[in-house]
Amino acid sequence: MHPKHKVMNVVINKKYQDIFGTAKDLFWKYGIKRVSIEEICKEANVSKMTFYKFFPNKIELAKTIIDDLVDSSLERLNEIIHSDKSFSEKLKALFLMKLEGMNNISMEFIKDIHINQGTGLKEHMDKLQAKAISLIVEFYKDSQKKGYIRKEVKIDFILAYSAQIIKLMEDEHLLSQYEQPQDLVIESMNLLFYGIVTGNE
Amino acid sequence: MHPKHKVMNVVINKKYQDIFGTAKDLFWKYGIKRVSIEEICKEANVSKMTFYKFFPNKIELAKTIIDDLVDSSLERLNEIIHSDKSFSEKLKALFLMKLEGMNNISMEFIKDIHINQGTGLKEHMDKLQAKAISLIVEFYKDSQKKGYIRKEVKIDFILAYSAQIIKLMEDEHLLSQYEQPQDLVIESMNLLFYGIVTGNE
DNA sequence: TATTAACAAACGATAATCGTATATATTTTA
DNA sequence: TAAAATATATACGATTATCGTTTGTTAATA
Repeated sequence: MHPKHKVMNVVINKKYQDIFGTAKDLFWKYGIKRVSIEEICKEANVSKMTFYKFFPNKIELAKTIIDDLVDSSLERLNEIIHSDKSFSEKLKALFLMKLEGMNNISMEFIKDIHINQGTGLKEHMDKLQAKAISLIVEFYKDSQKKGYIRKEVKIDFILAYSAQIIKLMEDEHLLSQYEQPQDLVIESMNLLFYGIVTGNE
Repeated sequence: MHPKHKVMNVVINKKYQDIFGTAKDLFWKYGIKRVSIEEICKEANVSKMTFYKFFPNKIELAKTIIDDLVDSSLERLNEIIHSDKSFSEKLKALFLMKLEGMNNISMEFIKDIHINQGTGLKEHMDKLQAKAISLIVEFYKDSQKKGYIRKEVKIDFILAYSAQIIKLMEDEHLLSQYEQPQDLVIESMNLLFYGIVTGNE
């Protein structure tokens, strides 16, 4: 038996997946601190012993779940950046991804990540977040070099700018002015495009 | 000072409202058992002493909140029944009210009400629920007497029948068959109308 | 001044949760 | 089948959270 089989078993293991899945669901709804290990086990039909076979404690389980969430986000990010789409199409895709990424990690989850200080949870999250940002920065720099973005524009400005626009989406009053939420998305996107792109691609 | 002033003060009191409001929000999201008294106080910017001035414990606070939720439901129910709308319009309004009533008390809240056995929470809820049902039953009986509902139809059947139809709305697969969720609502409503009404009103 | 209301801090009592240990059942493997 | 590995239920002591109360203080009000 290769040791690799052992590793495979841990990841693919049914019980592991049960714990992982139900914990993800519960953390999603209630945050980390409101969910107990015993509750996770009961909900996943798994004994507490089995839990401690896979995870040393609740925080490490949370880290693993966050890893998974962020990993799949990074994967999609890479897919978009290295696709054969045009620049503005990529920009649009990145924009939409960030938009729906708001739902990708629930508010309760986020809150608890910041509350649980001293556990290294926030630092862990920040490290992963940094990867995503550097990926996007590289993409913008490359796009600027290729002439898709005006030379004078600072990359940091684009980041801050698009972050602000994303925040617009949370404005209930503004949202109510549009027949469909997508109309606001389109309007914001147009603003982003005609604001920073040169037109030649 | 009349004793009435005292009573008024308790209900209108700012602190009371703060506790009541934040507790309602928290119970809504997380259910009763996941929320602590101390958390409510902290969130409402109120000392624990003030809490116990108004409520003996968490369960009684929950009961008060449930009372408020159900009271406003009963009020709307009465408004609909005693309005000058036509029978089918009333039926439609009752149907829609029950439908959105699903959101009126959150799942987490409901769950905890049933879990907290021995606290009288469920019994309290059931008693209030019974009022609503008797109101609706009276409305149906009256409507049958007036000839809006066929004589052979049993009232209990109508109740069970409409409950079943409401449950249809929870069927994700069925819901996906319609372009808009409202289309399923309309279809269900038509079925209800042409199934039990006589046509003359 | 006396009274009232609200507060923070601390308290003991109780209950929940954690992480571990043990003994039993089930499944895998030799 | 027998031995070994794995999963489970249960129970345990230790820790932590929560409850409801008590105490002493502050600020506003009558």
